[in-house]
Amino acid sequence: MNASNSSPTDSGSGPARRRSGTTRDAILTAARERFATDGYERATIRAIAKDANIDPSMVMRYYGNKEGLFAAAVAVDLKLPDLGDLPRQEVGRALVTHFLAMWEQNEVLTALLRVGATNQDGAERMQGIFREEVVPIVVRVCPDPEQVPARAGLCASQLLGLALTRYVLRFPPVVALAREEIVAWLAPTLQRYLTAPSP
Amino acid sequence: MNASNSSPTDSGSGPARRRSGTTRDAILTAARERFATDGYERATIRAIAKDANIDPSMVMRYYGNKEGLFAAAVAVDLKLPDLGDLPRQEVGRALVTHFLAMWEQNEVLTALLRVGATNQDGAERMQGIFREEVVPIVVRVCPDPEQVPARAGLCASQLLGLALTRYVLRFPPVVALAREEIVAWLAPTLQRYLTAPSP
DNA sequence: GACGAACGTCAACACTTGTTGGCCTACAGA
DNA sequence: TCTGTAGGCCAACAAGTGTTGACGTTCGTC
Repeated sequence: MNASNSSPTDSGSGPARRRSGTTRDAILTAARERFATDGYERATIRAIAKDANIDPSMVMRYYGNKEGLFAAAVAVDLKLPDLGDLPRQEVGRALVTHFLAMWEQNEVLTALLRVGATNQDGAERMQGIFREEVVPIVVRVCPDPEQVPARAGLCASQLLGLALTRYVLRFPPVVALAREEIVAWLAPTLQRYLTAPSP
Repeated sequence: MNASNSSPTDSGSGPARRRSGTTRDAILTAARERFATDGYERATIRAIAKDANIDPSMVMRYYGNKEGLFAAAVAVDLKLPDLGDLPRQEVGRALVTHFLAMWEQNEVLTALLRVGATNQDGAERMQGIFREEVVPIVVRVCPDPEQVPARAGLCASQLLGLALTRYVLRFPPVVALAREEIVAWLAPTLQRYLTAPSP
């Protein structure tokens, strides 16, 4: 179905089109918000459409179906910066800092985590991000390739655990922590997972 | 399976009831399984009833409504043992060990985490467990009452992050870790969150 | 044996969901 | 000017949801 193509890349160029990208972006923004707060199932297309002030059928025309909408809403790469030139002992701190900035920048990652908890596709997407963003960093710091997956997994467990308790479950003490406090506490943990000799 | 009359499980009043607890327990078991794998919304009462080989209306009769069923399915206290008599330096290790045993014992906690990610009630229940099980342990180890919530929150972030990546998102490297490896890696982290001077 | 209560089933209700097709409107190019 | 195309809305569909009530069936107790 669909394959209606329309314009593939009209998000930025729209030479003489009608005013279209506006509502497309409105839909995406509303979708991200709903997915982030409600998860996949409870974020209904009707609610998203109402938030974007358009008809539910427009969502279908633009994004095919709900899965397509979700895929478009979370299609974003977090672009971790190149940490290759940092001293090895500072990678842990840089990782936490950037991770926090990413999560507080927009709601895409919260949506992704919330959906990943109940949706297989979401979980696999999360795995993909982990593999393409976290693992490469670990590779640079850890000389033994055999230990890379485990160390990366440990880092992910602490980072995602923080995101879970702070942005999803909203444990008050974790929400109350200042960003610098989080960095101060978590940086040594990650540094150890990255570079300490395997216990 | 007659169980004769000695089943004290039927929650209270009827001393000489009919054989009822059987299906009640079957429903609860099926519900835990479904909630753990599908989350709250996608775990339908019809599917749970089919798993338990009974009619959906029985679920309603026994547990009132879906919320009641969920509450009953996750109504379990994890009974962390008394760690008060342990040396302070070993509390971290004991915490991780027991946490792992709890999660692998049954699916209640996985269900709770999965639901908590998208359901407000589930999230609050998770907070309750955290407050009643984790915080008391931290209180015994940390002398400064003002630091207790933050330290407990940090512990929860690492522990729940491990559960998330291992039992919910199922990151392959984290799933592959042996239990002793997890203990070896996480125990120092928790120990530091518990007793190290605040950074 | 008779009675009543608990166990269990069936069919249906009211509602929400994702999804679809038809219709109207506005603008660009001829 | 006319026309085609895209933007947009409306009403409706089929499927699935939680939930309810009526009806039959079994068993303990009198």
